[in-house]
Amino acid sequence: MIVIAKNLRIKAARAAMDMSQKALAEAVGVSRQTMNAIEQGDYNPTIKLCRAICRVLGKTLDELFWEDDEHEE
Amino acid sequence: MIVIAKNLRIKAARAAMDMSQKALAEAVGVSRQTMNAIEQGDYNPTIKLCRAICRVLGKTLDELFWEDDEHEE
DNA sequence: AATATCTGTCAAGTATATTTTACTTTTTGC
DNA sequence: GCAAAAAGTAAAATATACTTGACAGATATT
Repeated sequence: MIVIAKNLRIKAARAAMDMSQKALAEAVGVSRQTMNAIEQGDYNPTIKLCRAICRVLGKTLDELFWEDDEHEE
Repeated sequence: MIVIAKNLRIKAARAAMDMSQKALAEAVGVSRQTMNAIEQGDYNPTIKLCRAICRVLGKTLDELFWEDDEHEE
């Protein structure tokens, strides 16, 4: 099951721009399921994908991906 | 060949702590070759690995991994 | 110059991120 | 309440991150 921690910061930033998971996924060049899995904390994206998400949402890596899921494994 | 861009910031932070690639790799729980490849820009690490590197080197994601290699592909 | 450590690189294998298809459940607007 | 869009989830296939082992060139240090 590999729980990491939900990324509510992405969800919030997405809501602030009125974007659906699908819209964000397309803007970022990834499947909708992948975006969903990332928000759900189901697996770790690559830094390249994280950067793309940050760019679209107008946030930095620290704002979206720094230490909220440190109880990994 | 997939060139992304060397990550000289990791190299510098590592030098500042007088750590070899091997030492950093071990501290971070990854192979020496993987650390080398990341510094060489040979592939994109996962965000989990990036966080581990940041923790060991006392830097944030933005400091080490934000936009230096945006000419990807 | 000799030895040791550090770095760059390659090939073959393993682990896991990501895709695609598809189905169910929630949310939202009318 | 109904319909449509949005969100959560799963299995099988593919792409790629990461490992292991091994070797060569570079950089000390003596």
